[in-house]
Amino acid sequence: MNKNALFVLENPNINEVISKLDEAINERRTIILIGNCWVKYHGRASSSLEPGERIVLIKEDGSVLVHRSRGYEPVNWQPPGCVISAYKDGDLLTIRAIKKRPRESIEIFFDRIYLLSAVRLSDKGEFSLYASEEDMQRAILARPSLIEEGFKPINYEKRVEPGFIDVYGIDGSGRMVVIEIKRRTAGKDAALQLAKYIESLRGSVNHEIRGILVAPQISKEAQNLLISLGLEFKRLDPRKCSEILKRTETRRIMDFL
Amino acid sequence: MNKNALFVLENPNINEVISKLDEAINERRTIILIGNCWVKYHGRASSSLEPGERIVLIKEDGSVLVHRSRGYEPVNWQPPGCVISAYKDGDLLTIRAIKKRPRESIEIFFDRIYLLSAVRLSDKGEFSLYASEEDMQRAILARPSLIEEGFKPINYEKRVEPGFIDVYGIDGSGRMVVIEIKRRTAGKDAALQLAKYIESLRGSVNHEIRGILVAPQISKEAQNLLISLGLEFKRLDPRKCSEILKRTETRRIMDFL
DNA sequence: TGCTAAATCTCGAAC
DNA sequence: GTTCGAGGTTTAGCA
Repeated sequence: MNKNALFVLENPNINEVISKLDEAINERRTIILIGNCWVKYHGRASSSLEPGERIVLIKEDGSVLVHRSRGYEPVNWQPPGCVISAYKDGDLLTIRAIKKRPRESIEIFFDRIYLLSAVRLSDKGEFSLYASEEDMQRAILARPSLIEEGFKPINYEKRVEPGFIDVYGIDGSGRMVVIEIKRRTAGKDAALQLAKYIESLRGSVNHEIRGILVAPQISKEAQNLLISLGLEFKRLDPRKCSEILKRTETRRIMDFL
Repeated sequence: MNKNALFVLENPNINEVISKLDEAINERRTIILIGNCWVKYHGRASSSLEPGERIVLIKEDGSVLVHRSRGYEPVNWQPPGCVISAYKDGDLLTIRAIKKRPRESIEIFFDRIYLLSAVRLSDKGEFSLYASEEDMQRAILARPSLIEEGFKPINYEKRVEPGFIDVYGIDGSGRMVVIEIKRRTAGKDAALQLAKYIESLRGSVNHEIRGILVAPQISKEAQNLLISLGLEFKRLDPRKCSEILKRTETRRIMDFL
């Protein structure tokens, strides 16, 4: 980080804040504000937040987050792509973030500011996620026996009318198999989703179709629903899939060398 | 805010950070860290984030957020209820947040710290959301003619097998009416949801049942689906509902006085 | 652009 | 505790 990349003002007066905040917004820096504020939002819904001490984050891309002292979620926010403006209104600092499409606006009013900080963050680090549903799909394609011996995948992410089939193929007896993957406990929605795909396929395919719901677990209700729909469940752990992929990739690298 | 409620350290050395961070964690303050860090996460999934400059928030309730310079969502996080610890490991600051049930952990490694701030936020302000789906439901119950003249609600949030019916009642001709509310453009899922409820009721009710999908808009596909299912659509603006509720409440207060 | 489904979804309520 | 559905969901992928 360069020198001058971080700027901090403790217990500033409002004029200092306005001047520095304006500069930071124009330079598209990431801004942190701590102070006593209240918030109004209008857009997809409307909301109002009474006064209290909070942390406000304004990011380079024009997103805004108002965080309370508890909870994962911001109490108010604005998605990326906003036009941000800050101005003085009497003794108040007002911050406005406006977005079109959908049209929505947030207004934050500060009567006391304890901290203003602006910083230019340099961040090229890559983020990788493992053991996702996509990993499960790739593991099944790489090792179809995870479903059952004799299973042969034909295609994946196939478009049918209600949506996309995760994986489909044929079993050892030549019957068509449709697979729906969930990376967590499968609920009724998952069973219904699978049923919809099969229902849609029965219109165009003349053969018998098996439907298999693949997940680490299944809820009791979903289990019953699955049985009554004539569908099957196959337990599969996402972490196991992740490991299989790692081994598969290692083997490919070793084959290559 | 009391004096001493805000603590700020600019470009601190790691020993200062450790000492103050530990204190702030023990006192359950809200903590902001800016610096160069990398992150590992294991739990419901796994992830790794390469080094870069980010903002880390640690809240009173033991939630942790790692924010990059862009985007609404934190790149890594930990939900409320974590045990937080911070310690020195060579020249690195390591922060660990561990949660049981589900078991998950996040580790953040800092090699440079530009800012450490700890604050005790006093925040009793109430948050109110308007023009929500709940508002639409309450408005329909308060003024059933929003659906059509002669409509009489009987119950709401009624449990039937597939889920909860938003509102049901009878129309001017005594026919049963089932209402599904959406606060935004209704898609195919909404139409199917309504169909499921009616299907389920046909098993136990012997009368004719009308199904009405209530929303500010409907997608073309959902419109076609609705027609083919013999169901109806009624346009209703959530903002109008919100205003009706405001007026109804005002009248109630005036009646009371 | 619009739609479809996943997400370390989060959050809250009901059973 | 589990399950289920809503959310200003957000985000990514694809027609």
